Amino acid sequence: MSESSQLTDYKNTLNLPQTDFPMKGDGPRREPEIQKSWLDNNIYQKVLEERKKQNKGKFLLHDGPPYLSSGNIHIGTALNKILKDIVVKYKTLCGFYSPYLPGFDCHGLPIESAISKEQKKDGAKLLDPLEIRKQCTEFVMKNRKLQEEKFKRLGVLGDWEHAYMTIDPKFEAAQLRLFGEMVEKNYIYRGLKPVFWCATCQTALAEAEVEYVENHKSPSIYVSFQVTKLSRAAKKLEKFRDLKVMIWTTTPWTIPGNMAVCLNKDFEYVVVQSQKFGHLLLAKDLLAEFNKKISEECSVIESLKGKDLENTVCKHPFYERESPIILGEHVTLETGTGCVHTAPGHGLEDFSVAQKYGIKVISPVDSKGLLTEEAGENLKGLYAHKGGNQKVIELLSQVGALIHQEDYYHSYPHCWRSKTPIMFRATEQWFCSVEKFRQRALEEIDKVKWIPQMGRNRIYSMVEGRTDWCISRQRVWGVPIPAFYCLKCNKEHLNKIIIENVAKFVEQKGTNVWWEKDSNELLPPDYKCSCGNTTFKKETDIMDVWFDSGSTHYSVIDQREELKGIRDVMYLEGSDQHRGWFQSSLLTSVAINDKAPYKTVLTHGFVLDENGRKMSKSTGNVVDPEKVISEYGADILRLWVASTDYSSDMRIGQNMLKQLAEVYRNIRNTARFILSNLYDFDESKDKIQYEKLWSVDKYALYRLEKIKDEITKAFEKYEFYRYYQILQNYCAVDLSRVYFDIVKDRLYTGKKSSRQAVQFVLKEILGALVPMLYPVMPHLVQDILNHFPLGLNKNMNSPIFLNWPLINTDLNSDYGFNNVNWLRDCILGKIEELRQEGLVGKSTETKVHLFPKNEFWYKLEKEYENTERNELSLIFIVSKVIIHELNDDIKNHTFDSKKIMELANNWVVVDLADGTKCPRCWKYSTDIGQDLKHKSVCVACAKAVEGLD
RNA sequence: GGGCGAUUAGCUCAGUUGGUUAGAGCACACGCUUGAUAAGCGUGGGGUCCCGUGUUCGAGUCACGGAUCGCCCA
Repeated sequence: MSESSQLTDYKNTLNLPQTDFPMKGDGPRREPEIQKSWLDNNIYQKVLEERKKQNKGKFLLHDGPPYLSSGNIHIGTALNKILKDIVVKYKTLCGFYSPYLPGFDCHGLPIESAISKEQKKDGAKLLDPLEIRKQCTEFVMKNRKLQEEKFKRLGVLGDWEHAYMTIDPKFEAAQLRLFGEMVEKNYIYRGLKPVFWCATCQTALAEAEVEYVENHKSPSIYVSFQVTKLSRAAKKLEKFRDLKVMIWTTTPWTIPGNMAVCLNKDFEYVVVQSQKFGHLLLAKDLLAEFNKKISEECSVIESLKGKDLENTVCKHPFYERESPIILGEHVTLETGTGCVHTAPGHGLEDFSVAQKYGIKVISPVDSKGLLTEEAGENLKGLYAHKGGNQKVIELLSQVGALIHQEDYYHSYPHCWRSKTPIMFRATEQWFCSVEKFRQRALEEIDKVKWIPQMGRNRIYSMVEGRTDWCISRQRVWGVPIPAFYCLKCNKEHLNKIIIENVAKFVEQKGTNVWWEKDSNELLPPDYKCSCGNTTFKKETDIMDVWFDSGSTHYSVIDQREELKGIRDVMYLEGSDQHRGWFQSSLLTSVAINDKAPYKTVLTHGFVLDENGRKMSKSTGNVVDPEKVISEYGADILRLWVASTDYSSDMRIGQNMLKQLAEVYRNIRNTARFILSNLYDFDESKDKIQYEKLWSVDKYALYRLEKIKDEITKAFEKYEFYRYYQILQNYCAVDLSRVYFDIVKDRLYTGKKSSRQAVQFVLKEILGALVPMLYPVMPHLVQDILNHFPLGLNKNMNSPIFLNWPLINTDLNSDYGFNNVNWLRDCILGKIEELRQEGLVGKSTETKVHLFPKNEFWYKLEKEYENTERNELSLIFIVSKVIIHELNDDIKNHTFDSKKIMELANNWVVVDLADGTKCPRCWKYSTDIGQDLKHKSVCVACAKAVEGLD
């Protein structure tokens, strides 16, 4: 036999890794196949059925419906869905019956606007409501399909087939019934109130539909109001016959709506003498600024508190109308004069303060933003923000009330749709009186678990300070407010019986019936007004979309058999939903059930670009989830979700993705190493007794328990970034760097029992790793399961059978390995020094002398380096370890000083190994040739080849 | 303008009730290995802990002020 063929022969006696499991995930190509197999095998349903049988508890992650204004999803939506899926998968593995029913939000202004825009392009006439609704429906159905496909591509499992849509007739009927409950409890009323109004869209806007534009230019005016009657406390001002109160405003067009002037009771107000304008009254602290404006140094003559001026009366500058001085907390000293022009029809604070004083609300502006007849002949028909402003300024100037005018740049509310400046306008609207159950809502907030905790304060202060909820929208794409008005006496009719009658129709045919049928068909038979009249007209307003989604606890959870009655309900959305869905859901739920709809609310921050900037099309820094998936695969995107702390804002970019791909590969290769070394392992036959494991094996199992425990804790707290850190560290350090490296020799060259001990540990590790990887990287896990060695548990070839690993608390000792491992690191360092000097390449070219100086180290080392196993040399990956007796002093030996170091209570010498390199195990030994049958290999290899144990 | 939050290495994150020279993984550089091989191992460089002031024997940590970024609101 020639030498080279001998070498080849011995290589054949090694147990080298074997697997088909590819090194690369190739997610973009292979994930869709895996997803198809999940669908084909009906995994979602099967797992649920399994969990139902097991009856270990229920957990519901209730999906907040994404809006269907587009068929594309952005990175924030992807993040949200993935987080939800991670939670659901984790809970499922833990044994919970945890259904996930996705939803879609279908109504609302943006969709209707998109349709209207199309119409405008075509130059067609305005469509009738049913035609608009038909087109909206088509638009929504198309987008739902598109979004659904994209969500599925993220690896999100759920009951997509039965996903809820807010345009489902059953949903709409339930929503109406919920509304009916609120009507029944007297929480719904119709009233005149200023609301955000967009003159372009001709509709009231929700607060969420308003955006503030910086540097908006407005005309800023200082206007004087002649005092006509002084309050008693202000009698000392009687001598100033020409006394005028200075107000300041940036919305001249609201002057016709002026009904009062508001002061702060605590501020100090002064009467000053102006050369040009006579005696003026304003807040003392704003005088300096005012002086600058009118280029004069006005002298202070008199001073008094705001509260002394209450009930003083002024005259409206150009109407024969009184404008009393009132007091309000909202008056500040930031800018202006400290005397606030109050038009209750044009501002919420003005409205509420006016209410207290019983001041009438007028609103001389129509739905198109034009001033009405009520504003007078001069102003009638002018567009408030343009001609209205100009004309008002002109009128003020004519009567001598305009003291100063300039351009003013500030942030001003705009309609999020039309981008035009909005106005406050008092109109007849349907409201939900939050006041009536605010206290209960606040109490419920404190019963909910908010993650992160800060969310509690956020929603609490919002609910605490929120005004009544305006439910009316003057649009057609939505659920109608099922009210009727008597055609004779104009009395409004809205009650539970009417609503139930409408709901029955809606349940069958959807809310289109509201527009299809006339009022007599929709009302209960023979319905009569108290005036005796039997003819009615229908309400034309529809409901705020927040009412749609805010009703899902009732219109979805309570209606679906599979969700009904689950108590452990979690809502999980972006932090903007504190004001949106979390709040609208809370309000409707407290209103009808007197309790919060959720037990836990988890919120996440927003996704920014790599530099922490907001993503926007114009900046060109948008990260498209579809592109990420087509380049890296969904598992990488999911790993990104898990890797970053969602409690504040999260960043994403190419650099991060590249690094995540590296980490993914490392995790994947860890699994691959295990799989490849288990190809011949048969769980049913190769039973291993714990006692047969080596110390390093026991240590590995001990570490595994630690990791399981830490990862479980991280999941329980929903701290997925912790999980990511722990997992990454575990794969890179505990496994790849330490255990795998140490154990390779035993796996490849060792005798059977030694190899099997390692295989047993590897199997345990893989068994725990697979479920722990699953919530975040389900495709990787499926890939692993598909390549499971035949000898492993056959039941584990599908995620259905995965269970979250249990923690074995018996394994709680590190067997002194931490000490040994520390020694290992130091020795590896010393070997590196020798390597730098060119003395060695592989560490097996060395041997190690240990001179323990105390009993502890002596015992520990002896225990590891027991004669049978020579475990220490394998741990250090050197050819030999010689442990000297306790009383053996290093001075009795002659070693090159460069090779000596003192570690803890040991002298350690790293020297070149003796003997020659065994061609089979690559370790250096002096016994090569001693085995008569296998003369070219070391004795240990010879035995291994012969299968001796 | 107001409220809430964030800011530690190129990236993602640790950093206990204040206590030596601020850590980990990844990335990077160099080396080793070629029996996890489009992998693996080792070594190394890398920090004004956002800035300022204060409290303290001592501050990444506590207090106050500010900057930048984000969300919500006006």
